[in-house]
Amino acid sequence: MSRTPPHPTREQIELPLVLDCLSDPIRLAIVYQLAQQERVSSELRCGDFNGLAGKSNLAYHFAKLRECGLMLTRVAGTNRFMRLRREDLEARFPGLLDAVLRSAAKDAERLQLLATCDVVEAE
Amino acid sequence: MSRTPPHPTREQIELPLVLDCLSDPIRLAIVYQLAQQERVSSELRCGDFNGLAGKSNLAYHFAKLRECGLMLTRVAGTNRFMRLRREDLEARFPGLLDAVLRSAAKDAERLQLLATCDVVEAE
DNA sequence: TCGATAGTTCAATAAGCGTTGAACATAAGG
DNA sequence: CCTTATGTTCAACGCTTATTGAACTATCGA
Repeated sequence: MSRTPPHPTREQIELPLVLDCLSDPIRLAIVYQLAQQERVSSELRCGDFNGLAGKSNLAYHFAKLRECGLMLTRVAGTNRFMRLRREDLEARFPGLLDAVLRSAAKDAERLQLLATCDVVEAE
Repeated sequence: MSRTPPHPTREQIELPLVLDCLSDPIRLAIVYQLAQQERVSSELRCGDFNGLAGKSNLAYHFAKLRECGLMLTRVAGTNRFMRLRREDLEARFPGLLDAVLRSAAKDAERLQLLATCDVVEAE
């Protein structure tokens, strides 16, 4: 549990995998909250998402988001901090992430993006 | 087989469903070719996509694309013509479809978007 | 050293997805 | 009318996915 888990390189990021990752409501909520938090600290701990699902289920979704190249995981003690790979995504798919985030923001209520959110209140 | 199949209204179009639809390589290729064709006729027949998969498999993907609101099916004799719901998508999720299409265009080869395509040659 | 905390990994389950071929429905053309 | 072409529907299959709880690992603090 000590080392940084594997991430794809920028060039290895694939469009279908990214879109599939973003199509899951829980993962979309994670990405959305990471984007919200960027204005403050740019990083969030796993535990900050406990309202979205159980721990092991979250670990599953975190792995998917990491493996498809959407986010980066940094290990620090017993905590793991994660942030969006904005630059890499912008380089590979210009404008895509922002378009998805704006679309999600428009439907924030419908998508329950802020439900049981321990995070955004800190903003 | 005679009547126009059901389509969601503009407001019923949901972001996760759209992203999930676009995450499938075959459906992404269909959408991409529809977008290419827009410069010419804006519509394509089902049969124009026969290079992408078998007929019944295509019918399955067409239904998904229609039900999620990405495209519109018009019945004309034994043919069915389909086109992208550009205006509706732009109203619901501004910039999203274009961002996906530009991203797909960048990876056209990697995604085999033009392989066995009966269509784009007509352009 | 001992316990508490943070998060992952594993096995099991249930549900959904993509693919296929056969059967079917509809319309056009001779 | 009969045949052909276009496309859908159905049942079946194998595969992937999301979810859960239990077991496990690693780190921090007392």
